[in-house]
Amino acid sequence: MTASLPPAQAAERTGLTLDTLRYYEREGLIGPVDRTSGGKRRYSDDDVFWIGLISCLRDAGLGIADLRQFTSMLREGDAAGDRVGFLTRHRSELQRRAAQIETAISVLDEKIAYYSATD
Amino acid sequence: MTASLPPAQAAERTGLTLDTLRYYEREGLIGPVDRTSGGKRRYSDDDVFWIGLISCLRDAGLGIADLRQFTSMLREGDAAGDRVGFLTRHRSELQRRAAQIETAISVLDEKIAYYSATD
DNA sequence: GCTTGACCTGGAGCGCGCTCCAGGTGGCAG
DNA sequence: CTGCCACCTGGAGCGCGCTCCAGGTCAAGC
Repeated sequence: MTASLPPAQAAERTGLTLDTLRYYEREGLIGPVDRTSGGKRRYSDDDVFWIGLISCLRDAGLGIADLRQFTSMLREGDAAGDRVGFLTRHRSELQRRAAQIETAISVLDEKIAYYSATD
Repeated sequence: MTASLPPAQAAERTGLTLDTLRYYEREGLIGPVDRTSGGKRRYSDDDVFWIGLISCLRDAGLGIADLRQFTSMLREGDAAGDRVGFLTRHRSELQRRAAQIETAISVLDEKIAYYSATD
């Protein structure tokens, strides 16, 4: 039962809006989605899964251009450049950000401790 | 020797540009900076320290409006609203983000493992 | 006094990532 | 056939966070 969803349902499952789905497709983050004979999109399970990945990476702060590259590198199954290098670079970028957030959390913790005592 | 830095040095120490420093001041993330009789800014040690905090929270992804509120709440020494609540809310927001980044990192790790094996 | 360079202001411009809109088509229910 | 609603397209608009610019002032060095 490999489903094939109309746009509204794809939007619901992925948590993105119709506009965002179309935008991502235009920008090449999502491979061209199949169409019915009438020209309407039908999202395959694979599409939905891929959108999940993209959306997860997007939430982590990767930019559209990065994700386009991610998509094209992982989709062109072959002579793609240094995929592992590419992925590894982004991994460390994300770690850097996680560390920044940790620092910020400890700043907040300090303030919280201060005001918890005095308020 | 409490220093009082001209803009260029404040920029250098904080890692922000002159434009950004002025922008933050206009937006109220930084209290009004002292001026010389001639109208030029002089950043105090306190200013620089505060800018460090702001910049750290900014790097973690907090928005300008949040930081303005942060500034005004922590500066108005008194009848400020629920400071601890405010700080705690932002703390959990940051934790949510850190978690999203962790998720994304594990997605990347999976891909890295896959392509490390096949490339 | 003159030059020079750091600084000032207000406001325009920009890149990103959507988001919205107008005007039109597909296809099912009645 | 007629509504109607989901969907289509291309393009404009928007909020955010800067960034850049024009035109002017201050003050140190010559």
